[in-house]
Amino acid sequence: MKRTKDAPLITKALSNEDAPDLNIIELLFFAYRDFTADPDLILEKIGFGRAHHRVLYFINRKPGMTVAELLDVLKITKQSLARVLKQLIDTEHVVQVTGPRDRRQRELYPTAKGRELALALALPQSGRIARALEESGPENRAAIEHFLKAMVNPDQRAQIDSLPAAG
Amino acid sequence: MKRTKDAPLITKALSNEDAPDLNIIELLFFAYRDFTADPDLILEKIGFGRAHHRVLYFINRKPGMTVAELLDVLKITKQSLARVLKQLIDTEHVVQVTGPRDRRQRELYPTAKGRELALALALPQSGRIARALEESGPENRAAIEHFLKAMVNPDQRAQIDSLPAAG
DNA sequence: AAAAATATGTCAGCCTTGTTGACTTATTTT
DNA sequence: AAAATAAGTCAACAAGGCTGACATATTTTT
Repeated sequence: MKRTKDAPLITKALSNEDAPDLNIIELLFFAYRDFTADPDLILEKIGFGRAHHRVLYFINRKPGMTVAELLDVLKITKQSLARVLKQLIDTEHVVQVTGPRDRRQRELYPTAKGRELALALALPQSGRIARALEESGPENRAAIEHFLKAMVNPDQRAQIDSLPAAG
Repeated sequence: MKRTKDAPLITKALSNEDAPDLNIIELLFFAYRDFTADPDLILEKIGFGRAHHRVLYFINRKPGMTVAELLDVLKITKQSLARVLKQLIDTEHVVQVTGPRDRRQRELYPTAKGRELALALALPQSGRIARALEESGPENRAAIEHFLKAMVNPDQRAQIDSLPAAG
């Protein structure tokens, strides 16, 4: 079988129509990997992990959230949440308040200490986003937000809208 | 201290200049959560996890990658990789070839079976991306790719460029 | 008023996937 | 010949998911 010397034996692995969008797939992987690496450095120093970050983030984002609401946002089990939530309460980053209407519920609030930590964790991420927007053209912010939101399951976009001051 | 009746006691939690970009922070969280949920369903059926997915993804993306290169992309330890790579080799999704120039190296290649699985895992993610691009305006693709790439640590963007047929 | 449903908490144990540290083997470089 | 490098392996540990079972307080339904 005759082949030109430079023709590769195996073709360039899916470069046409039915090929998956590998470009954005891997960009999401790399972007998310580095995006989470910043706060991880801070968390490590105080013996917390990513799970603590997510819990604190949303309690800070929507103070007064109940346990059930938080579980719904995070999509983890009650037992998984309990482990990290207990630590956040013990370290006084978060407090619980018995629900005013339904006394079975526990409303979750960040303390001043909790808000400070949430801010410290958000800052490097926010800085990375700001630099990336700068590089890619700030006029594209709306399109980027729109794209990211469209990546979320339709039935869960309401969750995003329910957060205060969010688009 | 005099306050207008309607002014909230606690302000709308950082809505000005020095406030972190909570909008995009949480959009990334939700988008990535749902983006990874699709392949997880497929992986579960065959007893694989996300770690297998990532390894197979990159071996398929750049056939002939050495173990060291893969470790560098994934940013995990040799021991973590070994566990899942061994399974991928045992199940004949991946084969190893002794490096032609340096016989200490092991080049990694997907088998037909491996390529099929990689494709099956990429399709739902690709479909989600296509729908999201459609919704947010396909003309914004370049800007979105640019943004995501700008979110990656500068010293690691070369890694992305080294993948075949990628921007 | 009693029964059922709901919100939360907790105990126990399992799995995946990351980690460190120590050490081996084959091969290449010095 | 010695040192460095690429890869593999054993052992132990930790974080953070999971399931199942069950307890308690409170609210809703009957």
